[in-house]
Amino acid sequence: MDDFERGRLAKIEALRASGVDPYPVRFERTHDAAAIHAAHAALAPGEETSARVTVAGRIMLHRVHGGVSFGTLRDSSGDIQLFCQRDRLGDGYAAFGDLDLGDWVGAEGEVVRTKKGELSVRCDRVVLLAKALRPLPKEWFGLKDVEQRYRRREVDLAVNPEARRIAVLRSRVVQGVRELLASRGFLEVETPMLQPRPGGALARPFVTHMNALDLDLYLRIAPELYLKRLIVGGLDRVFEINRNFRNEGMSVKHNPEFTMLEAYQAYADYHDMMELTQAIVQHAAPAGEISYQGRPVRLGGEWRRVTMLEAVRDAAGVPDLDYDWPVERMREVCDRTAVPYEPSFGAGRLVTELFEKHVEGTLWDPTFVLDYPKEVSPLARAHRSNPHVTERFELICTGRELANAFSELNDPVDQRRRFEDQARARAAGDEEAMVLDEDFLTALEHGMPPAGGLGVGIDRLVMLLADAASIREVILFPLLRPEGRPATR
RNA sequence: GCCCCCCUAGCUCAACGGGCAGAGCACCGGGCUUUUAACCCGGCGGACCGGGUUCGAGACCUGGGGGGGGCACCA
Repeated sequence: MDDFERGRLAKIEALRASGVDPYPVRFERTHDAAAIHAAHAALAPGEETSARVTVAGRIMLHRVHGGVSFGTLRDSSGDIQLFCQRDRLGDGYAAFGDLDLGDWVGAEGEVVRTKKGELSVRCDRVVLLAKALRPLPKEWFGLKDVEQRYRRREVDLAVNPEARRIAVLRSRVVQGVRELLASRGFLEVETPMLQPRPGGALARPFVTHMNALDLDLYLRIAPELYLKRLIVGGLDRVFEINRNFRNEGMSVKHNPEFTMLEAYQAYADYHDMMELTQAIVQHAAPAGEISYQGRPVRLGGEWRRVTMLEAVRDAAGVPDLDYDWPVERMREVCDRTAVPYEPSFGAGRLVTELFEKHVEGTLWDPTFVLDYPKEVSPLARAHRSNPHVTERFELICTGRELANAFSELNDPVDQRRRFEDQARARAAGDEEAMVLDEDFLTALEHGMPPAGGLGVGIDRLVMLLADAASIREVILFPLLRPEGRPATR
């Protein structure tokens, strides 16, 4: 404990000695700051009212003079000034002067506008609601240290308007997504986070252990397989917005736990999913044209559609490139354009690599990239007219994947074959290859109606809409290494 | 996992080619009856942690910790 906290603790003892509870149990308030501003916007400087209000919030600024003092009180709706006079407050006046930045207080009085034009509550009662033991950075300077902003998000939220803006925006975006899906008859469901087999995506899982069953479990990498079992069960429009966990690298666009929307619609295909994706994003977005990192992004209207093959042909300058090319020829294109690959990659995987290296980062306005190769899409239905690819698209925007969707594979025999291909890849050393899920196959064997499925990275969607450069800005508590770990590992 | 960069007071920032580490705000004491980052006077308070080089290290070397960015992997 430092001198600062010792001083605050002494203050608290003094308060208690004088009969003041520094942490009282409840407080009744009648107005928030925004309501007072809305009701008295027209009040002229120097004008008083008889409107009595009770407000509560945190002291953000404190201006203590000899016989009259001011405080800026903040609640979740905004700021309102407290105006205190010695004559009016009596003993309470000294107590007001003794408040510190960060203290929570309640205040009662009449609404007035001061001579200098600030709408205020002229207090005849000020109650300490919770005493702060640590100093709050003065908002003028803010909290800029990025590490502290993430570790101490409560302080970031208290003093940085931008942190509050993003937190509020995120909530509204998620709410918008829910609204759109609910309006179309989708049922929100929850499926297991602890899974005996990690499925539904190509990724490394976190492993944990359950003592009671002496069982290794995996934190889910995707809810996909469970959601499709609900489609099998006849819940024909379902969605889940929840956390996925992937034991992989962190970056400006990757956090080990992240929030995903997955939605499944019976009788639909990936064209329907494109329409749904566009509707969701356009409904959640605050405007048709937004700015991301200084560049405009056109979110309104119909989004561009291009097949992966076309995109790669253009970017690599190989107009006749096709999936039936011999692998050797495909590798030459990779070599020539400096795209690395593994010997195990087939033509489909090589085209995907070319796409990711040459095209993905260049797509700024939202673009649907269609028809992903079978080799990289083990859960997607084969294309109705092209045997090399699946009916799958990704939505790319600002050079990043925002969504991934397909006409779902509902043929249990084909699905089993795809899992077996994955098993071979895993045996060959691909740790991210999918594990065969017998429960899922059994479900498909009961019959799954044709369906479209969609996944949207909610964090990335919020990044885009909030103009945030890093995923950590849109996750309230992003993963950080713990501080002060011992030197031994 | 690899590469580059960063870490000075509670917060925001200085200074110095190695020579007693500064400011504003916060906090404490005093003054002030309409302030807006209130102001005035006085005070308290610090080099991420460890080792080395040096007469002397916050600065140079080295090990560790944490963070940022990039690459790899992925969404």
